Amino acid sequence: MSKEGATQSPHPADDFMLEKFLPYRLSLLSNTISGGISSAYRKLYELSVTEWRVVAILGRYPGLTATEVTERGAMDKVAVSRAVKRLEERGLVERGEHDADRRRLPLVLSPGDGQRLFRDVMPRALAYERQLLASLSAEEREMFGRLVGKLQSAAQRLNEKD
Amino acid sequence: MSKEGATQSPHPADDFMLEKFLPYRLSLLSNTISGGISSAYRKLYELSVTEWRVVAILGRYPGLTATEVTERGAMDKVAVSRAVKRLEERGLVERGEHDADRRRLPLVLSPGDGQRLFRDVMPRALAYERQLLASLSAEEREMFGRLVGKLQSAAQRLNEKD
DNA sequence: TCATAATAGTTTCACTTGTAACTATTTGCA
DNA sequence: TGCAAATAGTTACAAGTGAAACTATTATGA
Repeated sequence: MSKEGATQSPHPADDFMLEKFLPYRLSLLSNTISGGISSAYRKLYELSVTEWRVVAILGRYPGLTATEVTERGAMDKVAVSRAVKRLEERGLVERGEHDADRRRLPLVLSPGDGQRLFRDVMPRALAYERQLLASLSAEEREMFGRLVGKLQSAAQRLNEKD
Repeated sequence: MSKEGATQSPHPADDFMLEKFLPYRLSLLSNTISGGISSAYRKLYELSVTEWRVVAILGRYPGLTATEVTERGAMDKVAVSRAVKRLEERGLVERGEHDADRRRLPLVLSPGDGQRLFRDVMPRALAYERQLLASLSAEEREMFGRLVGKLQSAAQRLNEKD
């Protein structure tokens, strides 16, 4: 593992170490977690991550249009459109009609399968989150949530002026 | 934005809110950050995320084989293979020969363009990270890194026994 | 020593994804 | 009113991705 000795300095080429690079670590963490959760509902229901998110959002906010789902989930417009299409084909989501604007299609989970799916999968996801957070103390959890929020704002600010 | 009033309870249907769901928040944060960084090097060098990671790893650990790069970056074997191929075609990475095992191809950044790319892009990525972390205090930074580590271990443990 | 298993890396194929272009409808304003 | 611009959502195309099959090479052990 130590191919070159301490050729240069006490902390060898320490200016960049991928393992300590925060963006990399966050990506790794996020992928690990998403993988863990999706393996649960993917096996059971054959849902993609986007589909699952749409279900989660519609379960919480019935009647949103596709665009509103997009906004709420910070997802891609096309991705949502496709997810909704597949969910509708499988009878999990239904499209209604908007009174004033015929372009907008309010979406709801279907009373039968859609809502059942929501009520079944959601607890699993929450259980995973709970188990995950069990590795932290209450103060750590609180702190972590706060810091994630701070970083999210900071990242958005950084990306804007670019 | 407030479509339905407080129809149900003081904390309306509070059992699941995507906005507070940690896996979702982390995914959002990671995507925002990755997007910010990649927009920097993508414009300049036309590098994909995987290619950039390979460059970062090889810059830090010259002479790794593709498999070792895969392990170090928690990346897909195929993705690395393709990234290396494109990087080699563009003269950014070179493949050497392994003394004992002709299956293994040690990889290095090319002395000219490859290392120049590394020296040019890396500071930008680090600068982004620095700006991002500037939104936290020193203690918060330390704490955040620690918590990310804890969660990463916890998530791996959770995913294993499954 | 020879056959089988294991490993490094590549290629193929089917599927997913994002960008851009498109249709349908509504809004803004001259 | 009526026409250009904006918006909701879909479609098309190109590029990216992973799983599995494949080649080449090395390790194992009867």
